[in-house]
Amino acid sequence: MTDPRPPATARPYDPTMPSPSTRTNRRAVYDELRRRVVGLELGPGAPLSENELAAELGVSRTPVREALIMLAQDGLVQVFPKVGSFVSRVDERSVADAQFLRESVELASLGDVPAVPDATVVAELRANLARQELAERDAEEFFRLDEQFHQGLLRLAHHEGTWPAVVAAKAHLDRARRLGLQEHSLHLFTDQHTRVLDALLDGGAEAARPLMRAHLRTVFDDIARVRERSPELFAPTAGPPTRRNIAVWE
Amino acid sequence: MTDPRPPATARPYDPTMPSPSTRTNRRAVYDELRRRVVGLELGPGAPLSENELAAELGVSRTPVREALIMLAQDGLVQVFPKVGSFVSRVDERSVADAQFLRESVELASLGDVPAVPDATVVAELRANLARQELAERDAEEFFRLDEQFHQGLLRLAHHEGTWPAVVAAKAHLDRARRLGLQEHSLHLFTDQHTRVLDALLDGGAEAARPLMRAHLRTVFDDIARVRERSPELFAPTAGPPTRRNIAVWE
DNA sequence: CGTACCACACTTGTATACAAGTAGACTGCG
DNA sequence: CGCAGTCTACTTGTATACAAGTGTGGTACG
Repeated sequence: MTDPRPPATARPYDPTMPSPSTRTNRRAVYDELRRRVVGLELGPGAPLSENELAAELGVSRTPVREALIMLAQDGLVQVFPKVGSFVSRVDERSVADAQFLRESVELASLGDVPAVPDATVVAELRANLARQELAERDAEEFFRLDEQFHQGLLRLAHHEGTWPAVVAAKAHLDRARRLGLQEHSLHLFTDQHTRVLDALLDGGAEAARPLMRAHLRTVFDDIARVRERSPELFAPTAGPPTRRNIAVWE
Repeated sequence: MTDPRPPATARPYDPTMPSPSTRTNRRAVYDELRRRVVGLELGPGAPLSENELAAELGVSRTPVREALIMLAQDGLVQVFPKVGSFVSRVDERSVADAQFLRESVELASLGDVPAVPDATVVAELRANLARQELAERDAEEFFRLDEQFHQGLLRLAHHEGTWPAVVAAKAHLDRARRLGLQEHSLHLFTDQHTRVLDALLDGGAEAARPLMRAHLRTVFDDIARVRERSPELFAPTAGPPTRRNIAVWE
């Protein structure tokens, strides 16, 4: 039959983790491309040729192709069969949806922070805030710290497991946010972060929630401003972009 | 705007649909396998051989493999390199996280339902409830209607765009829920749905929120009960299952 | 000069061959 | 009988060849 009985041999399962630790080329390509897309090194609408990427990264089409499929599932890449693959444009709907989802989860999470939070995590958050003040010149570093900070807040509520889902959903938000980071002095965000944490530890979720909401809305409003300035990044078009010029002869 | 596609399978998410619906083998395999996994036709821990699936579905390994990669990104499949691919087990953490995310989004969404909701959507919800009462014997049909109902509530708040994210995140929850659907008479759920909608339209979000929370918690508690009864489905996470017996000679 | 058409280069989709690794099954030895 | 070592069938990862389709640019024609 199609469902044979497992062997009678009792198996004391080996704690050596096979899957998460093995680094395949597919994974490496996925990480690299995702880094480029989220970091805007590859802007919205940029063409992604499987052959070009394979040649550049020194692998065959297979891992590149599979990485693109993964990115497409994340919503970061659009694949048009027989036409081409392109970095997704940031459309207003996706950004608003991501914003709503993030706001819902993070605000609800505040309500589940215990009265006496984990001192270790609180210390990490404090240290993070200190580094945020030092990183006001380095947007990349600040962006990383910002992610860690919000993830730490989820951890305080023991809801860190939802972080990956939030990250995946807010992929479009991240890109737009990165565009908007230059709008404000980064100090404003550090300030907002500090106030949220202080309010949370002092007055609980009720005190922190409006501050957090205002903080998240600041980010969202930034995106609207960016959209007015650079509308080409926010896809109004349904179809794929026009094909780039063919390769030159040498 | 009615959906012309047959409602046979509620497609979770399709970021690549702006152009004419190109139906690739990869997509067909993905839909079929997802249907089997979510419908528990392929139970948690079941082995998935790329070669076997390719032979059964009449395609080569490539589309099967790519579909498995997509399912792995959804968290429905685990791929252990050089060992095998298996249907993910339902672990307690994932279920709790999915529950929290779903609860956060759906409860927050209630607050954004306008004072005068879209009459068309309300009518659809009413019709859906009527069909729920008729489908008390058919768990499959009821499950489909249940999804449509919750999606409709999100649509009332103009947050339907978050539904795909919720669906993806609660994949584990769905499977566990399907196991637990036999716990209660389905009439209980229909009743809860009706009360939520009535309260929402009558007393607004404040009235509906506690009812919705109670409803979602009912589902969650069911899962805990199923876990006690069938712990083998809620796996010990780490290692891959033992390899099944090799193919028999004929 | 405008337009219709056609060929070509490039794209992704699919099939297939080979590579690397795992773990159960088997055999030989003590 | 027990155990260790090897064998072997199976797994997924990667590379590559071919198939099918699309849009652009050049070309011939009206």
